[in-house]
Amino acid sequence: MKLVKILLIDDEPDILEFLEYNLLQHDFVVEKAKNGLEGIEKFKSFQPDIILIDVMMPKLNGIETCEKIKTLDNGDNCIILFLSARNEEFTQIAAYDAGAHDFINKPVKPKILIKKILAILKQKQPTTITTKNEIRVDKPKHQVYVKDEKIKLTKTQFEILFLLFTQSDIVFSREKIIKEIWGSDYYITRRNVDVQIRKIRKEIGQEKITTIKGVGYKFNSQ
Amino acid sequence: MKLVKILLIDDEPDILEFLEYNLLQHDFVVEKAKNGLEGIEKFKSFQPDIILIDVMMPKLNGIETCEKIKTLDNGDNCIILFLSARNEEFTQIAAYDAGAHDFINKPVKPKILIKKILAILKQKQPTTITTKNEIRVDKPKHQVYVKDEKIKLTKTQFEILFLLFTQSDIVFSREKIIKEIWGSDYYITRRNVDVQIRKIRKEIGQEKITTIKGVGYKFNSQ
DNA sequence: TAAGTGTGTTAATTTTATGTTAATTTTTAA
DNA sequence: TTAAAAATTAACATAAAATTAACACACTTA
Repeated sequence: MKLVKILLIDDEPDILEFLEYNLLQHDFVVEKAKNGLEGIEKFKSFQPDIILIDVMMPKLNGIETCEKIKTLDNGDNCIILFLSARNEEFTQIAAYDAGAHDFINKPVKPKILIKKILAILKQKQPTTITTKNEIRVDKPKHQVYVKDEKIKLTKTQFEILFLLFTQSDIVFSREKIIKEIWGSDYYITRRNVDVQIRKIRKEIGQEKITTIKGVGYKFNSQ
Repeated sequence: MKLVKILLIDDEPDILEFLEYNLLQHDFVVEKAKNGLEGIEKFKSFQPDIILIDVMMPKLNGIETCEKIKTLDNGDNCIILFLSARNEEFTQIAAYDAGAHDFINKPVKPKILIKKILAILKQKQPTTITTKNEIRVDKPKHQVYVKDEKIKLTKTQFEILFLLFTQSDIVFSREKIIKEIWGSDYYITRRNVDVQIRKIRKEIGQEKITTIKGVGYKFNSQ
């Protein structure tokens, strides 16, 4: 399972420590930054999946930082959660405009925070059963059906199919697939993906996955 | 643009009306249900993208309803937002466990509600789609539509069309196109561009791209 | 009218990406 | 520890796309 990376941006060291402590309990990979500028730098190198950022900070505030990050490479794939002490409507609207995903009220309750993060991750990758184009995928059981017929896929094959399946019709480059399945720091040949796709196709049927030459693969929703 | 369907479940008719009114202002398709059981039935027939559900309801409460819906076909593709008057930690954790996406505090502030929904939809579908002159280009799907009809383009053709399309009515010289698509250090014949344009035209229609003799090509926004 | 230029179009050629199979390495399970 | 399964790489074949070449045509200009 790919690890989830979380970047914390807050000017109060105590809060950073507190958040880090709670997140580490749940196997998240955590990086900290003590202001917006540092946060942006850390974002570039760390490439987090989620950012927890304080609204109120000296110099670059949370919303400005959020806006900046959204313009960066992969900035749009990253989920940004704001930590705010106040519930001002004004602030919230500005934050949503800047691309915020959600708000977390201070003082942060660890249980709620974790639940919220898990809910978001779950949302990103739907868990239970879905059917598209005669293919049914059951994530918890790790099982794939073609027209109610059980088929066998290995772990990697299942994960690749699941990735393409949950975002059907969207073209995934080999690099993207490798990054999502194996993680960004793992090095394998692009061609490995081809072989896995070939095996998936053999099981679910040739035409379910289309090749866009020079671009990548996509699962056809119909 | 596909319409977004929202199902409202609340036992107070006033709140249903109020929510519906605000959602209709933003082109959402709305259905209402006045209790959990009715909500589950409506879910099956209506297949909403989003559900707004009150936590406190007689008979089947919000969390129970949520749990039930999550087990149904496509239940997991549906985003469930809870409306709650209180901020009890207990309730929130149970709700997240049941598959809730987020909470909205009562009394509901319309602006925040809309922003929240839009933020969620943006998150769900990061697809950037644009339509001009009967042509629709969907970059993540690497797909071009002519009057809702899918057409096939190769990588290079797609990239050239995308370049002209995103800056329509602006004339691109062959040199400029080569520089943008192949890069400045790659050498190919100018005439290659002509052949690619010819193939694009064949697919999307002759008149969508105009030749300015001696200058270059442009995509017509109308 | 004839030469010159720029583009449309088709066909021929070259290049490239992918399909596919087999061989090798790694992981898993017994 | 060993056997089986899976993952990964390597190698070769092939279809598709990119590229070039060639010719046709329209339009200018002298």
